[in-house]
Amino acid sequence: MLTLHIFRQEKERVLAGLQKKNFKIPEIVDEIIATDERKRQLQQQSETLAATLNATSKNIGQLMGAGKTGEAESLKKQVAEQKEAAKSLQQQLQEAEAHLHQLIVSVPNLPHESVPAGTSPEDNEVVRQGGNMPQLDSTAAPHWELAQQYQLIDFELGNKLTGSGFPVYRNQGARLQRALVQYFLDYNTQAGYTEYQVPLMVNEESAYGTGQLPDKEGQMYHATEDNFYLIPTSEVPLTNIYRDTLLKDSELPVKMTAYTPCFRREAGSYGKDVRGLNRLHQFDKVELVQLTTPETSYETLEAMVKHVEGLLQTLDLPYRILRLCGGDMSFTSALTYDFEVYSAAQQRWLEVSSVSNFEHFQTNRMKIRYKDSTGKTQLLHSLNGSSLALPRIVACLLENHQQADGVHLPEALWPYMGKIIS
RNA sequence: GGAGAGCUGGCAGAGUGGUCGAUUGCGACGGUCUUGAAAACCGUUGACUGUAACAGGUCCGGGGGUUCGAAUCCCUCGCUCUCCGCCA
Repeated sequence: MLTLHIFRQEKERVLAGLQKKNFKIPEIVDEIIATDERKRQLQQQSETLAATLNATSKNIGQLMGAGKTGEAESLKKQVAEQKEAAKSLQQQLQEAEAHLHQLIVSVPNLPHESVPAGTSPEDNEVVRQGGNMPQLDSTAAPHWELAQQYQLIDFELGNKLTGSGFPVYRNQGARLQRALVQYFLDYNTQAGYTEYQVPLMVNEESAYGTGQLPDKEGQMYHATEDNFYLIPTSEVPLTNIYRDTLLKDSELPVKMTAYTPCFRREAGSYGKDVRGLNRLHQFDKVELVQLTTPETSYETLEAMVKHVEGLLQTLDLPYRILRLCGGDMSFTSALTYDFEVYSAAQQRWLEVSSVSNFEHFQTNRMKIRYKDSTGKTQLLHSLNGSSLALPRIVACLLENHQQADGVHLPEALWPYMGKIIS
């Protein structure tokens, strides 16, 4: 959620940004400014009246204390009339506030100046490419066949236990999951991230804080009895750790990492997108979250990109980094880099990480603030990124590193897993 | 799941209808004293909103109610603690 300040002070920038993001209803900006104007007027009237009432009530108290009951009684009658007006004003004010809030949460974040214009994934900008493309012969198998051949993953069994998109990993398959999680967490904590274990269900307030509610309600599993949501990413609990907190300069930057399963309903997906490990309802992910000062957030974003890139390099996978165009970016992001790895056997790029700067879009809603060196309270910037989502990494490891005698794992995984799956 | 007790400023802890946004202690910050430190003494010390700056408004777990007036009374939800039950 953007700050009102921006609408009032930088209307032109807001309009330009919304256009780049292909936001359909720019009139909303004028409506926000007008509603805010009205809200302020009501607030002023309401508070002036409240001040009078407060003073009168205090007066009554004093008169009662002094034993002047008659005078107190006549004041009471006077106040009773004003109360009606106060109530009505307050109600109007509340309505205006609610309306304003509803308008403002429907406006997406503004894109950073470096975000390319565009409407679809084709308009994303390839920043750079790395790793070596594997030379596979025509008999190369997709990961779902390899998973069956080496008995790593049982999709059918998952269907029996739960439904599609909930695979069962076993033997070397289960071991590989554990190895990857451990390796990723070690890599992150060595870079100064603090490791967390967080709840896999969150309440409404947390889901709202990171922006899953109200927009993406249908994408989360909902435990209605207790009104909890299964997390679609550990970004939700991690970022909410600092909801409603005021940080000191010395506590910054906050760097957190966590492994959790992620749960997504993925309503509307079908076809080759959901084949094998490409898209699941439950999958494992190691996440990074940072909170920084506004001045350093873009440096931090670049550092996070380097960090994730380094991880991909140690896995010896061909990858590319994209800067998402305005139309392909998420509602909450100001600048997003997507990481894709190339699946040789499927001959397609698969997204394995998304690293974003949200600026103050999330922290404004969650009231995550700090005191700067001059003692002034300011909103922090929040950033996050995956490092990494497991299923597609597993898919690409299997496909790209397959050889006649088995799957040869990258050296980084040897301490956790051994050298070969056969 | 059942019964009871609680939730107040960074922390501890008073306050049970009216000059209470809140006594006091600790902590923190500044000062006096000291070569420096400690001790002692003096002072400062919540957030949000609003203003050019004052003023004003809101906040005593969340929400609602009673009242001219609520930290204080009532309802409701959440959380913590104690006991019972169940349990990895």
